[in-house]
Amino acid sequence: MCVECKKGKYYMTTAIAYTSGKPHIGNTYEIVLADSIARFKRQEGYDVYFQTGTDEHGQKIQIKAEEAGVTPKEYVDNIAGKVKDIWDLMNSSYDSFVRTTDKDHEEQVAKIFKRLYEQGDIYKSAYEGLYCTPCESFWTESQLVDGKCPDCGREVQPAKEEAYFFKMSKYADRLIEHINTHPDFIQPVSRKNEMMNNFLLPGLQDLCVSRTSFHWGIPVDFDPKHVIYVWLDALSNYITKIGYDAEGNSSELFKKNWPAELHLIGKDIIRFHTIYWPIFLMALDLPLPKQIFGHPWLLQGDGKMSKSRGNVLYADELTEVFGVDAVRYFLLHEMPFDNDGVISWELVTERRNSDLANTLGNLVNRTISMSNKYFDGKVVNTEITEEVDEELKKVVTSAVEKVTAKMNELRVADALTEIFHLFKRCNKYIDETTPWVLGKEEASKPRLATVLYHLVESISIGATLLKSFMPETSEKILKQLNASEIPYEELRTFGHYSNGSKVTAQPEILFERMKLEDVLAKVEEMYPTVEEPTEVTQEVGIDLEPKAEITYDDFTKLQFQVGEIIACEAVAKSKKLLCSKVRIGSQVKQIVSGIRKYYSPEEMVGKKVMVLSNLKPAKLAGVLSEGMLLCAEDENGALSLITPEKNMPSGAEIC
RNA sequence: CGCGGGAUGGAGCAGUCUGGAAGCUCGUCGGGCUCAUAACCCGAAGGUCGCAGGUUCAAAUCCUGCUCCCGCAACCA
Repeated sequence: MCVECKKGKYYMTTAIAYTSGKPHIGNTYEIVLADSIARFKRQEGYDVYFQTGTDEHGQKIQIKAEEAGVTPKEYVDNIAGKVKDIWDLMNSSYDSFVRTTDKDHEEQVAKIFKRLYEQGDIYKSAYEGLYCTPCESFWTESQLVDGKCPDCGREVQPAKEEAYFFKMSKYADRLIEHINTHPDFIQPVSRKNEMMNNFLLPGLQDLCVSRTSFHWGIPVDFDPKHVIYVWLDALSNYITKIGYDAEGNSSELFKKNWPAELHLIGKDIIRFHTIYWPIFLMALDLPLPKQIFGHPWLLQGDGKMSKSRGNVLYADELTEVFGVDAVRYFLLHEMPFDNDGVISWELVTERRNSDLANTLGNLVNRTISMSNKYFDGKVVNTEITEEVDEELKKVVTSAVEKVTAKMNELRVADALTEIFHLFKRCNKYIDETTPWVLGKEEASKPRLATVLYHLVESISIGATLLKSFMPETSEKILKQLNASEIPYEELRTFGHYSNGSKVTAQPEILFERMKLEDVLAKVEEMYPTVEEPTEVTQEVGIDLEPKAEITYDDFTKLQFQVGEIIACEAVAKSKKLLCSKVRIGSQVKQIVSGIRKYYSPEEMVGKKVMVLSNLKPAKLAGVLSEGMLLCAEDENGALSLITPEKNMPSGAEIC
């Protein structure tokens, strides 16, 4: 690409993925979306710098690591590796992968914190609340239940915990002004009002930016019992990793790239990116990013077919079945602009067959086949044109404009649709010109040559446009046609294909048609969990991960009794909980259980059930629960209460 | 009254901000064609735009109320 037609720099980022678990297909969507934008901008001639990465601090990770019996660092190293593997698998062309445990990032965040503290934006105060000592938790007045700890029901005492706060309110007016004068700042626009009405206009609260209750984080260097709390740490990655220095020695990379042109994020974290992040930047006296785009979510299908196979789809499993570019295509095409999208094995199969195998793959295949059949692969423009050619050319040469317009609005799905409109037009052109008829007569062969030249040229332009979205496929098509990628600036003209070049003698099928049943069979293989028995065949049991052996003493610590449910009602604040009054001998206990999906309150009453009666009481959704109703759970999570097989008095011991 | 999103032909969606002849892709059915991956091209059927009110000459679109779904949060003792 020519150097002089560069259009300037383009710094874009994705949100950094939280390393609490392996990213599923919904998380993967963002990187693919970002990648297609980055690639397209590069193709247009922008000097793109594309950063992604992982967010690796916080209490949740500390806990997960403890559960897994590893250090937090070991835990995040593992997950960050998986994130990177999937990003690479999806062919993401990021320039930089930041981890918030990177040393340079950690050092800068500590410096930023210190600077903001020294200039008075961060102040030490106390988190005031009501403290429950056994639970080690703070509660607000409104969270209390009957004036007691909502977790354990015990007394709470007023207490303070030291914490650092950021003075959000100081910058709020400036931010409101900025948002109002920069209509593109928050995209899609519908989110703007949400932010304004819910947070900015009612008045911003100061943000707590440190914690002392856990330690897996960046310590505050002048007060090391505090760690810097999530957002100041995570958001800063956008500047730290490109070389920002809070003491004024920022790198050339930073000076060149900041402010970012685009932060691409999920719609759930818009608030942090459009309010806290800009305010942090104002405090650091840095310019604000040009645009923050909150994309919608990709949701699983209704689970009709995959309930028993686990509900979560992962990129590596999808690509194994469909191939990387087909998955990229689906994600990019199916995801609407400001609504959530749906993914399922059926939908991907359908899309892949109709668009990739039929429209695109078949087009390439039939074009190459005809070139071989009639001209031994040689593609020559004899310039014998007809009226019909004009419309084809018009569609093909105007495509780049349309695609670019859509991409400028970040309407990636629509951009792809434009490209496929081009391919569909080619298929139609074949029907209009009927090459197989032209091929019968020697006299019409020259015309046929031009028809095929037009097709090869059109497909080359289409394939070049496809490059950002399906890089491998684009390359394969061009290679089979023996065409070279056309520079972006020349995509609006026709006739780049080198006259007399030969297409490949043996076209490779780009996308084999797939039968849904074959796909589902593969899925079945991948998820060895057995389907629910289709008929009354022999029942297939469930194998559990064995737990550690316990002693008889351990067992006797558990007090199991028969309880009779004498009353039951739904817990108002919850969708899953039922609250039952259970008579156990002479006493009545209140027990909350997450079984509302499987039992109605009415049918509960009168049942004799198995109760773990010496469990420490706890609050669920604000309701006290003094024990546990025991259930069997199948592989779908369906529950069945355990009841005595013969009638037994309530309170009877189960031993 | 936790936060937010959705309801448009069989499926997935656009259109809703800025009212003015209901659109796209897939599927189905009929036809055409045979270069090609049972593909491609043409045509057709199929929707009271969740329900009920209201505003308007005109409502999928604006207003009010309701129902049902979904995600997040909380929690599934």
